[in-house]
Formats: sequence, C-alpha cells, structure tokens
Amino acid sequence: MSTIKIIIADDHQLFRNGIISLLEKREDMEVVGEAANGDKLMELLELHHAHVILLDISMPDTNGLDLVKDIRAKYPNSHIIMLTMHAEGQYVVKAVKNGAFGYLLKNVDEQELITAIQQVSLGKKYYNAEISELMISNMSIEGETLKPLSEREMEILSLVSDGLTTKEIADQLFVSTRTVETHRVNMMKKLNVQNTAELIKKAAHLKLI
Amino acid sequence: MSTIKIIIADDHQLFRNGIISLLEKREDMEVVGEAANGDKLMELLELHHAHVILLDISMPDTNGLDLVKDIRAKYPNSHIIMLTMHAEGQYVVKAVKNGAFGYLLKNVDEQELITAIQQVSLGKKYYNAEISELMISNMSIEGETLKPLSEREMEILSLVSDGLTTKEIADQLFVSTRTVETHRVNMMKKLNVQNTAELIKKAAHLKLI
DNA sequence: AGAAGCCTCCGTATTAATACTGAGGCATTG
DNA sequence: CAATGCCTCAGTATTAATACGGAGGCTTCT
Repeated sequence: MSTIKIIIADDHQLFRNGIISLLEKREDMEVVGEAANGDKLMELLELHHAHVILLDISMPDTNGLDLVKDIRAKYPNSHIIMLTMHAEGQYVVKAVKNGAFGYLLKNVDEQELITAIQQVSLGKKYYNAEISELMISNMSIEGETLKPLSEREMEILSLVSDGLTTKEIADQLFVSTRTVETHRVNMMKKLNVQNTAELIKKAAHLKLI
Repeated sequence: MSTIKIIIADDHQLFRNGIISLLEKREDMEVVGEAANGDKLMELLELHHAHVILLDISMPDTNGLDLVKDIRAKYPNSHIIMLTMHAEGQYVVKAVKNGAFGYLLKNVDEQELITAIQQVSLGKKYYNAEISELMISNMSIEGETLKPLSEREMEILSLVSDGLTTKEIADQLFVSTRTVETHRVNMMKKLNVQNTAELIKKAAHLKLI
C-alpha cells in the first residue's frame, strides 16, 4: 500500500505540530500540507491530492462544518475527519450530514488517531464510542432540527440578551411591544425552548450571541 | 545556563505532543513531565522540580485557574504560563491575580512560545499584545470585579437556564419561591446585570452554564 | 399564481418577574 | 467576639412576560 497523504487544517500551530510529530514517525502516512484557515486549505487542495483531511471546526473566518460540503463536492476522493474540542451533538450531526467520514475529539490518543486515519482512507467511516452516543442521542431523542433565526430576530435577541425589556426594545426599534413579543415567541418556538431564560442559554450555546 | 525544566499540563495528548516536539529540538529546554489533569500535575510536582509549568485552563475535573494559587503557594520557584484556547478577559485577569507569570493562546507560534518560556523562567512576566489589550480593557474600562457565585446560586442558575420558572425551582429544591427569587436577585447583583435574560447571557459567556 | 417566510400589529387574561425593604440562623474566619 | 457570607423567608406593589388566537402587507421563490 502506498502512503496515506494527509492535510491538516487547524489554526493552532502547536496542535498541527503535535499531529505531524506523531505521523512523521510512521512510514505509511505522510503529511503533505497544513493550513491555518479555510482559504489556505482550499489553496492546498488545489496543489496536493490528499487521501485524508484532518479538519478543525473553529478556525478564524472559517466554519469547518461548512467547508466539509465544499470539499466533498470538489474533491470526492478526499475523505474528511473532523477534529475538534467540541463534543457537542449539534456539531457532530451536522458534520455527518455534510459528509464527514470521521469525527474525533482533540483528546484522542495516538492509537485512535492512527486507526481513524487508516479506516477513513479506505473509505470507511470512523466515530469513536463517545461520538456515536452523541449522534444517537441528538438525532433520535431530541431530533432537533433548529430553524434559523431571521435578521430581525437576531437583532431583537441581541437586545434581549443585553438586558433590555420588551418596551425598551420596542422604543428603540420604533415598533410596538407586540411586535417585539411576537419575535421573542417565534424565536422560542424555533429554538424549541420554554421561556426567555432558556432561549438566551440556547442562543449562547449556539454562539448566536 | 542550565536547561529550563518544563512540565506540561493539558488534557489533549496531541497538544502536549506538539509542545514536546517543539521543545525537544532545543538544548536549553527539557520537558520533565506531562499531565492530563490537575491531580496528575500535583503528583508530578512532588517528584520533579520545574522551572516553568505550562498549564491549560480547562481540564477534566480541574480548573487550571484555581490550581495556579495552590501551585504558587507550594512551589514558589516554579513559574506558570497559562496556555489556553480562551482569549477571554475574565480568565486573563483571574490568571494574573492568582499569580500566573504568563498567558498565551494556543494559536501562539513557535518563536513566541520559546520567548515566553525563557522570560518566565527568569522570573519575568510575559503577555503578548493581544492578551495585554484584554487585560486593560477588562480591568480599566469595565472595571468589573465579578463576585463568584455560591454553590446554591450555581444550582439555581442552572435550573433557571433550563427554562424552569421560579415556582418550579422552588418545588424542586423544597424552598420557598422567595428564596429562589432572592438567589436570582443576588446573582444579578453579583454579575452586575439588570434582569434574568442578561444574567443568563453573562453566565453563559463566563462558562458558568 | 400560489406558497412560504418575514415583519408588523391587536385583545384579553393569567402568571411571573422585579423593586423596595427587612431579617433570623448558621458557619467560617480574623 | 465581631464581621462576613450564605441560605432562608416575608409583604406589598408595580411591571413584564406568557398563553391564547388571529391577521394583513410584503418580498422571494417556484
């Protein structure tokens, strides 16, 4: 078998180094490029073919999850492993839907990383136990398909989270308090929560505010 | 000058490897131990003297910021560099107050890491430009010295953020609604916010929930 | 043309949150 | 012992939020 060619996309240099130092000890794997952001990654992919792409979710000016789709479309032979700090169901589900072949947490140990790369390079999927559980609980139990908030809703959400009352927001936006309330209620429905406190928590966790 | 002895505490193996691979190329530095959590770190410190400790903030069952104080008290000759993902003012300020000598983000480049270790090993402080700015904006502009929440308050905060009403929380905790309200009000005062929505946002940003 | 989503607005009723002030029991700590 | 912080509880009044159930005008996309 020829070597597995790997590209790493992560904005943390130390982390990239960690992976490289692990992989360069192996003769069956070769890191052919590293990128600190999404644009750099797309440039790299033009130049080098990669069997496996290790892709971080959070990079500057880049959402790794959105990148997955683009990469899958342009380079169907390159398989992606998400590699991230976040053990959050939302992320995992979205990564899988978008076509990632693997999902690993950054506290993965050496052996598991190697195994994942090998499996994925063969076109197989690889998720560890913890991730699999998250997928199941998020897709079946909650089954949450959260609807996106509109611009206006985001605007009001931001004001609500700043501690303004409905009346203050209404005055500021030159609309009636009814309108503001309706927006808040609609947001609660969209995010599937019971009241404002929960709305703010969920919005914060979704990085909406 | 003899070698600088270094201990790394971070729950991500790949990250530890990244640092080690960097540092082992240098003759003036030596990694004498690595730990994946706070307890392991304290054990290591019993065995090895370290000039510099690279300490992550978020580790399982451990808050790196609290560790700083303990380490400073027991090993005043070991100087600590916080090394973390979080460019958040609260963290930086607390780290400095607790006695950390340096604070670096994990997207630091190799040269800066080396420089920081060298400076801190000499007893000097090292914060990069980004961190310094955060300190200033957090200490002078906002001037927020947020008081910590008590256990009970955290418990109630969690329930509030889950969307429970005051009455539901009171029933669940077998106390009066007054008590729950008082706790909520006290939290709002402590975090310097106007109402529950803002409380939840701030708590989320402080990673309290 | 029709569907869909967005933004706007309304009435009524009930429930919850906030403002204000105050206080006793308890443990910890200087 | 005094001070502090925490947890608990209270009365009264006002304001805000939530639960119902619509609805019209607008753009966008199919």
